[in-house]
Order: sequence, then structure tokens, then C-alpha cells
Amino acid sequence: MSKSSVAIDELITVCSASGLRRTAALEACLRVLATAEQPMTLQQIASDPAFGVSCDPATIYRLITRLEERRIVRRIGFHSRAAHYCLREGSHQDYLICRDCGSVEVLDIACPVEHLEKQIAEESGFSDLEHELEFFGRCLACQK
Amino acid sequence: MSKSSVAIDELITVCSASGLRRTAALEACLRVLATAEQPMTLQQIASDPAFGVSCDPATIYRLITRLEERRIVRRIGFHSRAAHYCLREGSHQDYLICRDCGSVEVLDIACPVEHLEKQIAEESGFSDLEHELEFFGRCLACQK
DNA sequence: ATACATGCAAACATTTTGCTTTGGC
DNA sequence: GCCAAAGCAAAATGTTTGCATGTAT
Repeated sequence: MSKSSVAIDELITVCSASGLRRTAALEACLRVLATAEQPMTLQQIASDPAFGVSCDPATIYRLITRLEERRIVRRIGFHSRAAHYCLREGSHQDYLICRDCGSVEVLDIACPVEHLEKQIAEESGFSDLEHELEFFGRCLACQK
Repeated sequence: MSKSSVAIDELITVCSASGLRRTAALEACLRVLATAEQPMTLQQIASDPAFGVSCDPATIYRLITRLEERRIVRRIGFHSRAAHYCLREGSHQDYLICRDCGSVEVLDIACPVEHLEKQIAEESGFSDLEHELEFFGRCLACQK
């Protein structure tokens, strides 16, 4: 009955294959990210009920960094002070963010940038290209 | 012979009209931003040769914040720890950033998101919508 | 004269690193 | 047993605020 669309075990297998050890903190991070509805900060990850264990912020930081290097996790900027992270599962997502209250909504749209990306890759010579598309505005609630 | 496509005087007029005072720090910020080739951090702004005067980081912070509130300046996330800022002159720009060396390139493309933006505004009810589109990859130099 | 802007100093939040200990393989 | 990972502590970075002083209007 988990909300997660990805099996944690599968993720752990991928992590193991890439040289990471199966630790409680790793499982906890993956568990949280796999059920997350939206990108989360390190703090949010640590304090999520699904995290279960308690561990040092530095540990989570290094863990997420390793996951990011292995491209299992993706980093998102938004405009908040802290970086947000999400699983790089399947297709990439675009976001709609309220400038005032900071709420984040995942956009259910066909991303219009895919072909442009290829073109840019060719013209620039950049490799491993990917993009980040975010819409900022004021949500209905904050307009009042 | 300035690289700037915007007259500083014009900018100052806009600022005055919106209630800001004509101070040395304001002029310095606008001068730097008007000639900037790409979005800059507060530090970069302060240490730019065009800045001319010396002033406290807190001053620049508050100044840029006011300019941002008045939508004269636009904030860009990139993925660096520090926020980047640029003038909101004319049309919006998209960027190509190297994940490794952090170099920023302004993309000279027709942004493909304009009409999508309208659609999202209608569907979500968000107002003052705008977007940020960035491409991340590894530049030629960093691929070696 | 008044209110806004600045400088200085300090608090904050988050990220990042060093070093020792623990524990997965 | 070995090496990666965790814990703990501290530094580094960048943002943010409070308060007294200066200055544009």
C-alpha cells in the first residue's frame, strides 16, 4: 500500500551495484524519497516520519551527495535557501512554485524542451545535458 | 561605449518613481547589473570594477531585495549556494551551465515555454507567472 | 524635518570538512 | 580485516536582522 512507485529493494540493488553499502541511513533516505510527493530538503528528509532512524545531518548530506553523483538522485534549485532532492525515477518533472508561500506543485505536462535539449547539446558540445524548468507565481491563496 | 543596453539614468528614474532614493550604492548596483554579461551574486556585484564605491554586504543585500520586490531585478537560482541576480530588462533569458566548472552561458534561443506559461496560468489560477529554464551539463573543457 | 538608507555587528541556516569510531562486505 | 560510512564537532559560506547613524528628499 505504499505510495511509492519504485520498489525500495530495487533501488538498494542499484545502490549496491554502484558501490554503496546497505546501511540503515541509506535505506531510510531511499524510503523517504521513494514516497515523497515532491522534492525535499535534507532537513525534511531527516524529519520525515518514514525516515525512521535518527542520524547526523552530515551523514545525510554525504549520502545524498553520493546518490547525486551516481545520478540516482536529482538536485533541484527552487528558490529556497536549501537545495531540494528527488529520485531520478523515470521521466523528469517540471514544477510550479508560489513565490509567497513556497508551495510546490508537480506539473503534469509534456515537457516542451526535449528536442531543444538535443539541439543545444549539439551546438554547445556539452555532454550529459539535462534541464530544469520551473514556473514561479502567486497561488490563489496568496493572491488575497 | 558602454556594453549596457539600458541607460542607467532611465533605470534610476524607474527606481525613484518606485520610491527608492538615489544613493551611491543604488547607482553602483545598477551600473554593474546593466553591464553584466550574466547573472551575478551579491559578492560578484560588490567586487566588480564597475561598482566603484565600497559598501557593506548588508546594504547590497537590502538594495537588491528592494529591486527584486519592485521587479526591476530578477533572481536566478542556478545551483550554486549563492543566488544570482540580473536586470529584468526586456525579454527573459535561458541559461546553459556547466555542472563541473560552473560556467554560465546565456542561450540565444526563442524560449519555447511562453504559450505553455499562459496555459498553466489559466489552469492553476496563479498570477504573475514567470519561469526559469536552465540546462545543466558538462562543458567541452570539463569533459577532458 | 522626516523617513529611508547605510554601516557595523551579530544571529542564522545550511553546507562542508576533519577526524575518530563503527560496521558492511 | 579492510575500507566505506557514520557520528561528532567545528569551520565555512551566504543570508538575514537589530540598532544607531547618516543623508536624500
